[in-house]
Amino acid sequence: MEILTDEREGDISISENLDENGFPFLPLSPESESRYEETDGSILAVDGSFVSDFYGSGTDWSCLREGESDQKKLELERGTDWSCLKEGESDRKKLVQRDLFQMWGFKKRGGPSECRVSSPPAMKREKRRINGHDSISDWAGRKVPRLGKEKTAEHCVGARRACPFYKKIPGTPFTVDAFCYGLIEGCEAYFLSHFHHDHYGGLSKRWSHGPIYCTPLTARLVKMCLSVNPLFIHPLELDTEYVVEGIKVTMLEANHCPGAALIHFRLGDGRCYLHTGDFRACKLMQSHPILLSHRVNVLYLDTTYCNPKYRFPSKEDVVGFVARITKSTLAKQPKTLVVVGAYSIGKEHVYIAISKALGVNIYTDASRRRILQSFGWPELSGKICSLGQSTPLHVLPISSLRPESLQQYLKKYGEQFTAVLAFRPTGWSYSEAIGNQLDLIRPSSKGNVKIYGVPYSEHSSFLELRDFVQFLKPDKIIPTVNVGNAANRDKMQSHFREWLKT
DNA sequence: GCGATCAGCT
DNA sequence: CACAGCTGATCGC
Repeated sequence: MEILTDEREGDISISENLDENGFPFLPLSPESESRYEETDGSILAVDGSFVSDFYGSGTDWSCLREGESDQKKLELERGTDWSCLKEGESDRKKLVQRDLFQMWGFKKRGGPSECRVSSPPAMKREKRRINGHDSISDWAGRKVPRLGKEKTAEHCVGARRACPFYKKIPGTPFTVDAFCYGLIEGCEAYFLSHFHHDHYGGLSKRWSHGPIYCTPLTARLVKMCLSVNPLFIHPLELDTEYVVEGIKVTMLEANHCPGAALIHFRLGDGRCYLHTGDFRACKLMQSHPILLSHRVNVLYLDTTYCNPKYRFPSKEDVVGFVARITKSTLAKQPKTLVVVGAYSIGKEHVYIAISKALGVNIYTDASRRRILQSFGWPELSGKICSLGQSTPLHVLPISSLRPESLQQYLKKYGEQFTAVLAFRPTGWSYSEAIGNQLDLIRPSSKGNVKIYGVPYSEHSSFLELRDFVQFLKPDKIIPTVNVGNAANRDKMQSHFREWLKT
């Protein structure tokens, strides 16, 4: 209890109940609903809030990892030249006899010597401090942003903060999607779940903090788009068990964007952790051999839509709907330009389906063509073309799916196209009234531009999350999204308890 | 001039 | 709201 009491000293909170590590405070006030007891150094919770579930893990987390002998550091089953890793190895410390709090970067604030700040620009720091008596500072005087939402942490606003606890895998020298915290003490392998900016943020050609593990497709994108030194990148094939730093690791298809993986860790003592990265749970996952043969003890869960109001159709249904609308629109108005909005990667199956339904190619700009070609998907590569005039199906950045921008875009093609039919595929296109009934979706129209928001989600719906969790029956769930708000955390935790009731 | 970071915005 | 970014300003090299 002492450690946690110390943590509350000073004005260091960055959110009502999370410290700057994204770690929940213990409520200590008398009116607090939670109660805690200390038993042989571990903290046990008596009630059922997020914090209590969180601290009261019921597992002895101390003594997480023995000091390593001089045994081979990397024992991947697949042949790779690891010699590059020797460089800078002296920087990497081994994890020896640490408790859970240390493991997760939760340490007593002892002063600058304990702060792993890689020389933040002093002037910037000063500048940010100027405007705000109400601004919140950490012990070093840096203004630390409020963690209103997970996104803030993912985007590493106020970078060089300590890595949040939920990005570290206890009992291993691993982190997941933690590239924007500089060198993380004790981390000997940095896992990347998928190639979206809010997860790879911090990776650049100057990356030198340690080896990066990801799927082969993600590896290609990291090299191609971010120019990361290939010597740091270690692709792991899906559905193949590797041994990394003595831990068994398997990448599973995440049903998110191309290359996205669930990461399964199997420790020497038999404990299993599953980190979902971002994913859309589906029945197929429940037949994966590794999930059937080894029960997951701790689940790091993508809780983006962990709220019963999020009910959206399957991707297949949405794709079918989009194809139907497209066909009927083109039958009535043959000179229609069909536009699909997309971020860097993801949502490919929406335009692949339209391409199939209409029997047309897919046009997009050179930078996206390069990325899509790198997937190595024959059914996609063969359909991509570099001339807008040659096909009525175009893929544009989702940010340009506004009526004015699309009218401008249409003008470029003169008489060839006279109207635009656009689709904005996102989970946020759900509506409580519409729910699963796609036929109720109405487009927004302005002049000759029609835009459909379609609930094509690459994250699990509430019921998909429930089904997945009830299949896994983990001992413990650590949400990784929407954790910046105490009310959200408690709500999610109460869903988890409901789902896992015996 | 280039790349990285950050506030603000959708 | 915020999926997963983008834009523009600023700073260091």
